[in-house]
Amino acid sequence: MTLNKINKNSFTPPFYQLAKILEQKIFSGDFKPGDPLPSETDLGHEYELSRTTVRKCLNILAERGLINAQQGRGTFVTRQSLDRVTFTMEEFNVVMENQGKEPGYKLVFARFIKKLPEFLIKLGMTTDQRILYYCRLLMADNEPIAVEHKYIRHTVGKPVLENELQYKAFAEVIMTHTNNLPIKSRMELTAARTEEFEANLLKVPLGFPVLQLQQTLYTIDDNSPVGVGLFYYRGDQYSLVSDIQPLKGEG
Amino acid sequence: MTLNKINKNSFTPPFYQLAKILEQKIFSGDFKPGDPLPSETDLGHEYELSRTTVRKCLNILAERGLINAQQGRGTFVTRQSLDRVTFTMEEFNVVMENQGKEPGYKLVFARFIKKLPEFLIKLGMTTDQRILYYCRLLMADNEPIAVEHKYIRHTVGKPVLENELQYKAFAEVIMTHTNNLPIKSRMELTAARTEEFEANLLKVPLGFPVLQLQQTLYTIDDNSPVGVGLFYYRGDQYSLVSDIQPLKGEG
DNA sequence: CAGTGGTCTAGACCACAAA
DNA sequence: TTGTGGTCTAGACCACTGG
Repeated sequence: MTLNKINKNSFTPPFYQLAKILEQKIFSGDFKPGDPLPSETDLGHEYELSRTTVRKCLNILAERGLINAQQGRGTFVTRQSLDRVTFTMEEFNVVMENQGKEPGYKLVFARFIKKLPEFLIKLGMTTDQRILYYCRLLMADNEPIAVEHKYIRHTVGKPVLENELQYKAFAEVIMTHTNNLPIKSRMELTAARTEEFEANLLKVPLGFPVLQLQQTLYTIDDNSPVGVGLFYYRGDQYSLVSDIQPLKGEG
Repeated sequence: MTLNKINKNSFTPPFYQLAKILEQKIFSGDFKPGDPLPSETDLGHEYELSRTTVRKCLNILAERGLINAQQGRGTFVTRQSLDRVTFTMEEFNVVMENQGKEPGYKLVFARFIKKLPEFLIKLGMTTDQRILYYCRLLMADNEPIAVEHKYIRHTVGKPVLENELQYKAFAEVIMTHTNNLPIKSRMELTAARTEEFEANLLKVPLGFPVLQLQQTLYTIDDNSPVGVGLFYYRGDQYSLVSDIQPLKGEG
């Protein structure tokens, strides 16, 4: 029996209204974890919507992890879990903008190196080309937030401009100096503590907790990375946040 | 002019084929950052697909951050950025399964408390009800990985079972003891270091770097959390990984 | 086999942006 | 006013699951 009906004259589109109705039925226990939802065709009949619209709505719920569709079997309510979470790390200037702070960039040094640090060799980086190594400090309202170490296989003879290294995104710098747009990326986030070098730049004691982010960039058909970044974020100044909430709007 | 055509007899569906074609044109520079894509109607004509199918394909590229659609204006290639990244934290048992390790759970203690730690008060937790506080140790192949502290507003007079606290997901435990299914969640991830208590349980030195995850769970229409979790993961054993790759398959 | 979700079509109306 | 993306429809065929 349908208690909630779709208002086709509402500003909120039908597929969204239905998503909220179904979400509500899941939260309230009308549909319990493991239960199958009515078939897409049945839902279409029940709420007087086309199957296409029903599917769009189900996609939303599936993306949010509330339901899970299985071809040939049906669509089932997912076992409740708020322990699964996704964090999004925006670019630094976006984060600063959101926090209303003034981003600052300081190039600490830039040099070519021949001998690679151990962790770069493990990542498959080779020294058949010169390696450009530079280090940057990120600040928020002049407070140091993060130290970045970046390594690039420098295959093009272009001059290295301080300004460029200071302000440009990593992928752009790589593009400039290798003529290759990196299209594969691997990021690994973990916890570490400051060595002396980072501690000084970040103005924190030795051994201070930091988020350590390692970025490895590849071009297609290439097992050797074109660029590697190693970033340290002050644990007391930088964190990742994720919110899970019911669908918004008048229901 | 169309060089790539859609093979409607292929096992890979047309919308996916088109997604790969467009992705490739973006990577190769045929479509540059800022450029508008052809309109959905035009793409449909060009590749002999319905607009619905074109849209499904564009949705994929939009989700992956390659393009961005603006109503009334067009669809534009996004400025290239591999610095934006999302990390997914799965439930502990899922992570263990993926790593082929045996998850272990040990209940360290469970007790009712009256005096709340400062950080819980800041989160809006109140003591109008009894607070159930328990601590759990997570292990992988008997190696300690994480320490969890969990606080629940215990509104129902149900008995507290050790087994339940040891194995059940946080949301389930809350469900049992408050009769409320938490549906809002806030997670915050940052870096910290071990205090004495955590160091002993994790078998690491004092001040060892750890990922600190704070989880706050709410029911609807409730500004006071029903449950708060504070988790510490060994930085040397636990990390978050994210991969960004081109679309797969023969294309 | 019947029922399910996955994909596709051709056409329609709307909201919005820009000229 | 024109062209764009956003939404919706009614119908079709397919692949998969399970009896």
